[in-house]
Amino acid sequence: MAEFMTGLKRSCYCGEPRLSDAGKTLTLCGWVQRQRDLGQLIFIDLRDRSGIMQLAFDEDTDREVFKKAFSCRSEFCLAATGVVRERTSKNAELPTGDVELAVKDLRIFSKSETPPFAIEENSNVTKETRLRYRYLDLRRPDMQHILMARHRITKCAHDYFDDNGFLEIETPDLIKSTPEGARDYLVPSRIFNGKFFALPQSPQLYKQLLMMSGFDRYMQVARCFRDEDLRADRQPEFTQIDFEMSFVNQEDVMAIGEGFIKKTYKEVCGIDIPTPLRRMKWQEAMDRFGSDKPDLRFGMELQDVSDCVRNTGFKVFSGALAEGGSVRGINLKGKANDLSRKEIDKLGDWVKSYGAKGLAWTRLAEKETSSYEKFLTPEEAQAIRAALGAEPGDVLFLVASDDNTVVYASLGALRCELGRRFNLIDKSNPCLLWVTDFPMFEYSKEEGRWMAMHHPFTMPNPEDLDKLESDPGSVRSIAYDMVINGYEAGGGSLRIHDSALQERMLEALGFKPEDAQRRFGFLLNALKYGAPPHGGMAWGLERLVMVLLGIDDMRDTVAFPKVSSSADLMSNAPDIVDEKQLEELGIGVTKAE
RNA sequence: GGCUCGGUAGUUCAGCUGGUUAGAACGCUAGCCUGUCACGCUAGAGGUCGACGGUUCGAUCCCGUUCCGAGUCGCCA
Repeated sequence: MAEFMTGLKRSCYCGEPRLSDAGKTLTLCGWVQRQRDLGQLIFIDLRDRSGIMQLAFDEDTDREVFKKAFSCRSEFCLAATGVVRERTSKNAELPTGDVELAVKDLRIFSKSETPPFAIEENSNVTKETRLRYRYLDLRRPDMQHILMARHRITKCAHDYFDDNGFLEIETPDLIKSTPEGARDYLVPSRIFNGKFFALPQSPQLYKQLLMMSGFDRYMQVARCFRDEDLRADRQPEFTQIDFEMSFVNQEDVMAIGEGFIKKTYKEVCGIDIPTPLRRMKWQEAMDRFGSDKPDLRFGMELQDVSDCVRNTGFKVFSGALAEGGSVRGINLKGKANDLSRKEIDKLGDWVKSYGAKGLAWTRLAEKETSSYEKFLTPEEAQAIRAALGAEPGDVLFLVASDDNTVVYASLGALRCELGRRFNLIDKSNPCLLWVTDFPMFEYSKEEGRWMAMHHPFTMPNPEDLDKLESDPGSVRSIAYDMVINGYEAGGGSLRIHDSALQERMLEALGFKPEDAQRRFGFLLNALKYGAPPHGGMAWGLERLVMVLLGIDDMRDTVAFPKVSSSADLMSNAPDIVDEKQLEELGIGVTKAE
């Protein structure tokens, strides 16, 4: 029979009592971490989100209460009223370890079935089982700490932006689908059968409209949705800390962004982040690290060795160069004896997933071996070694491709993989930087046209405006990403505030004027009524939690996350719905599984 | 959509070359125990080997299909 709170009032959290509280009568509420029955003496560790307090039942305990304590099992939900007393044998592991509660009265609110896994830090259990019983998983102290830290971060955001004159304004979640970029989650309309809302991928257009409405400093902790495949660092629904401001240049936005991250690191991690943050142009990041989100906590930079083999007879290299590509390499210093031929071959297969045709290598062990030097002249081979600063004991890796994006992607990924594998990453200090001067466009082979790298509302660099139509590939944008430890933690841009330029941009992206009007007409029209120069940025909240706490699985930063198929294992969503619901929506399912 | 890995007790896993009564640890149940705190001791219960089909005298094991999970490439303005 369940018992109730009637007449009871919780005195404090379980983790709070100290020796100075000895003699006080307290009522504590929580869950049974563990019951230890010693015969005529029973201990119960009572847990809540603050910690653990030991309850003691002995010869002085009322017999009925003692019997109740005897019946308690893991995860029973209890209230215990009693007197704080000093322990006869203390536990230095617990903050409350000097005291225990000599229980006078015990209420069992709810019994518990045996939980499928132990509710404790580092519980030995698979992610799948944890997610099926997420409500139990969230009782574990490490999960509780993460969600508390997540709260600290959003609290920092609200405080910081409020202090700087920003207003939080909510933008709608049911919006018009704008299928440029990620796939939208669609929501069918009941009133307009056959028509659909979309869930926002970001509040982008609405926050720009708010700028045009004169709310010159806006922020929002915004829910966003993208119907794309998941990764360990990607969820289909997520939260952005989003802001936008008017009458600003790039530096103004970055200064606000730096202020937020500085405050957050200080309050959540106690770490001082020096500002202004380091800046690096996109091209430099690609050339040196093969990534637009470089992890600067270790070296092993890329080197362009194209010039060493400019006139080579080795077709793999000459072919790549002839087509406008490059040959680049990295040097894994001093690990020649730690990497077997077999492992090198596996890395060769691995880079193929990034589009590389193969991985050329030289291992400078006692006996030097190389996959490519035999095809080069001694001068060419030596020039490559010199360019990579090769010394005995090093391993050199080269990738050649007619497509530079393949060279960057495969070597950039290889650099990070080797950095992880050989523990080259200095985890003692976070490494933050801005990556700036992104290209405005990137060419999509799949679509056969130029696509906006950031989004179609990003301000092109005024210096490159004349190349918008003639040479889109060389147009830079006023866009910037905040990169932390190799993660794209946040990003933003100045936006186009001129309707003519916006229309020109959409045309450059291949939108016919009538298509542009149909999709983005409300924005294009708003731009005609006195739009201020504006810009902003947004952080992925989950990414921030990951980098601030050093978590490698984004699901651990979310209370109720989705698995890689986008399903919720706990609630079994998505699920089929009633015929009647579909009928109202005018929807027929043609391909059910 | 592609590739790779995994699914065996409540949980985490082992299970060799196809023949075993399918095991271990923790957990669970019962009994004993007055200072434990991962309490201890004794005894016990617990399995559709993800599902379906095939090969075979015989399948947890081999093959096929499928479901679920993990990582990753594509994708993610």
